[in-house]
Amino acid sequence: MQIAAENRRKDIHNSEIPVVCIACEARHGGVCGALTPGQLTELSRYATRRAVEAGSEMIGQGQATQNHANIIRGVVKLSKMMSDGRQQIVGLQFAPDFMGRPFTRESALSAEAATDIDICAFPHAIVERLMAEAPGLEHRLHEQALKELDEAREWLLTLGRKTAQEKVASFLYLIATHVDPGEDAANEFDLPLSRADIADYLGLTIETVSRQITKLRKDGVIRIDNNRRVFVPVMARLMRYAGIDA
Amino acid sequence: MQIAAENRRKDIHNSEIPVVCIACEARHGGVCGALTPGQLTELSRYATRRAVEAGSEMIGQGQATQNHANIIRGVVKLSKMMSDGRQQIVGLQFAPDFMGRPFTRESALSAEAATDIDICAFPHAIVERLMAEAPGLEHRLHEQALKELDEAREWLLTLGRKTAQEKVASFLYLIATHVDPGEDAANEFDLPLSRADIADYLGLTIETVSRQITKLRKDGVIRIDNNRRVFVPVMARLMRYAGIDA
DNA sequence: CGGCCAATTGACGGGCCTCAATTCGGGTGG
DNA sequence: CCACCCGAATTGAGGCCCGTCAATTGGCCG
Repeated sequence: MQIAAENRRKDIHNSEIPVVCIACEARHGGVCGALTPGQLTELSRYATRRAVEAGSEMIGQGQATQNHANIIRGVVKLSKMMSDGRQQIVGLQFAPDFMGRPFTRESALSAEAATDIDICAFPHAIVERLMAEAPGLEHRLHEQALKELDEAREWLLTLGRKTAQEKVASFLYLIATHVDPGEDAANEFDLPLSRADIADYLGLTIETVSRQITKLRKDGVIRIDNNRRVFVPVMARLMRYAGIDA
Repeated sequence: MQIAAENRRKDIHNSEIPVVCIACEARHGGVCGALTPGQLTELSRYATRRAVEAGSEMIGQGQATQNHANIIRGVVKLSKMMSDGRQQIVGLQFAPDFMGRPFTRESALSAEAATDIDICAFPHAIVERLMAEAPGLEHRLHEQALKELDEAREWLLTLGRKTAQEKVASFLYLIATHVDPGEDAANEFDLPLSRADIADYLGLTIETVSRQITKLRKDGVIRIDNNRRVFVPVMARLMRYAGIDA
């Protein structure tokens, strides 16, 4: 809190802040907000911006990770696969989330760009060094881990106990609340995932997802343009379909 | 790592370590291992040991938490409930796990003793103060959060993509690997959960759980005495039934 | 031995999966 | 500008796994 305020002050005469970081949202909601201008400069020296196009795998399951990264734009899906090919998406990450597991160099998950994305990547070593220097950085990462844990547990309830209809409505509600980091829940948004991805996230098949979306349309809960753009006239109604109480 | 080694040395002439803590396992695998003898003394001043019997609710969903606690003995189940009564267990905690969410005073979960348990409870304030003093403490909590996140994600795969048979086998394997903190996977153990709890953990009904257990028995994968004690002749076979590769 | 709750077993129905055909949408080349 | 193509999405028919409801068995304690 105090650190954020300090950064805001510095913005007024921000000659100290690295150029690439000035307009970066990761400095506010993201982990970089825990760093002093000096540390930010140090980090930016080793950081590389990169664009990744939708569908390309960034890290494979069981593969050694090269670096950590901040998501600047877009959505990343984290998934696990069984040896026979069955797949489950176990997490979605939105800007400005931090990607990559602290203290571990091997990923138990695969990470794939769900949409076109921009990331800001940096080597493990620098992150770990900064973590030792700035306790606020570990705190920030700790908080993100707790947030992801909450989301994972919420999703356990969805996968374990909800019907297909409720699952799909829950998914739409989740996207509505996450696409725009500022707002509560957007009434209009683009789906960042294909039907196949949605199915993998919900533990359903493509066909079931499609049928339930059709039903939501026919019930007037949502409207859809071009298979991607979704309108939600009354958010409370979607929530009721999702099994979420007011 | 170094801290653990330091504590081990101190054990040789451990007059500084609080009496209640000397035999406590939380000092090794648990969070107390991150504290110096002095900090441990400080913590123990406010800590209270308590026994809780199986089935009693410790914290309700949406309720304000009074304190944090270490689990000394037994198993605690964390669950979420929907307004219509559907329930899902979203996590199990074994000794010497830390219970209670850092930085938040309100619980989004309910915690219930699955077995008779012993806990060592301490008020929020003291934990937060020690966290500010000892960065190692937050690091320890961070690591536990990451461990729980891994487990939650593993379980998402189980709930989303596995069959009832695989789910039950996965549950038995999970228990086998967690009851005894030291070993890899115990070949013989008591189930800490009732069939109803197992069903709530797996997103199934009691009847389906029962049928699948029966099938595992008939297939010779497990043997059961008194509905609670489980024997696993060949662990690899259980794993195969669980959809886990070698 | 008898009562009580937990667990098992059985019969049946429904929700979601499987397999297959059709439609839609977006991009390309004529 | 339209015809064509190809993958994505939708729609349909049928079957199976697991949920539901009900009856029975088993274990534990008085």
